[in-house]
Amino acid sequence: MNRFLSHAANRIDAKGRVSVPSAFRSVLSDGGVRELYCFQDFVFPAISVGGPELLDRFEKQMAAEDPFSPEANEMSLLVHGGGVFVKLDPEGRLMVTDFIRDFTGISTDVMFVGRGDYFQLWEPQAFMKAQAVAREGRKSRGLRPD
Amino acid sequence: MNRFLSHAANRIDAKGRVSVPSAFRSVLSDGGVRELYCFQDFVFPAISVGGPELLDRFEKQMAAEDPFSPEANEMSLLVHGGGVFVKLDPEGRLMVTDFIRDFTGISTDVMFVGRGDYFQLWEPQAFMKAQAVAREGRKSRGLRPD
DNA sequence: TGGGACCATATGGGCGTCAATGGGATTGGG
DNA sequence: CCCAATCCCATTGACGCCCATATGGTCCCA
Repeated sequence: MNRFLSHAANRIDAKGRVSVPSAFRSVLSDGGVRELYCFQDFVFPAISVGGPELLDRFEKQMAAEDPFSPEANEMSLLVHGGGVFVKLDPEGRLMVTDFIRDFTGISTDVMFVGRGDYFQLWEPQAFMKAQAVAREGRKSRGLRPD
Repeated sequence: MNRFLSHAANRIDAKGRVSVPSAFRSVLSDGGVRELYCFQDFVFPAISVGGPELLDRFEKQMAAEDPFSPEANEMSLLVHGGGVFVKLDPEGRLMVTDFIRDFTGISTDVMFVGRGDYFQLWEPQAFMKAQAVAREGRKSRGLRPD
């Protein structure tokens, strides 16, 4: 398992720290990643987190659009200018800063959500709701495992 | 027999574990599967369970779309973030987590339902009812067993 | 054909390990 | 000099692994 999959909720302690789930930590260490890059998601109230190579992914996405379009301009502002670096402590915890809290609504618990080659931080209730909405949309469009 | 067929109900023990029916376990071991991928069904209040190849199937659907489209983003949220991995213990039991209980309504017993190349976890009463409804629907449309 | 031994599955519980969490100590920067 | 971020260590509680028991069905043999 070398990708970020599934989801898990952990509690923030009195110092504002939260444990990254063990499964996600092993993906990171397999990739030799110790410093994480975070920025705001474009559509959801969530913070996206990954190694520095995560920048490449979104630069590709920007390259796919007209580089001078307002959308690409906005993305660059968010990705290049809006990101922050986060370090893990020896136990694999990260600090939940106001940057994270304000954008996501997180207060006491954090939902870690795998997205394949990166993961996200959500307010748990917000994640559940967004997922339910997405599932409803899929139901009407007929997504099946077969 | 290399597919998941028929149905069977088992009880959850005091630790929240339930035995996967022997017939399903042999299908799994024939495929060399020990870690299972689970996700919420898009139509019924049931959890679908299968090997990791179920995930591959979803990802093929995603690959067919524009990887940066809102639809692909939504689908990644469901497939990457919404799925859960569960392990079987040496006796072939799995933990019935809140993820499973909340979505299905399962409390004390689990109905295992074969669906061909995967199987599902249902609250027993809900399964009986859904089956009856499906049967009625076909009858009223004048369909014959085929 | 009936009884009994045998076998496989389902179920119950003890125990060790590891991840998640909490709190004290230390260090470095403002 | 103080505050806060970081490190280190202790606790606990969940989960995985092991072995024991129950239960029901099948097969064999009298």
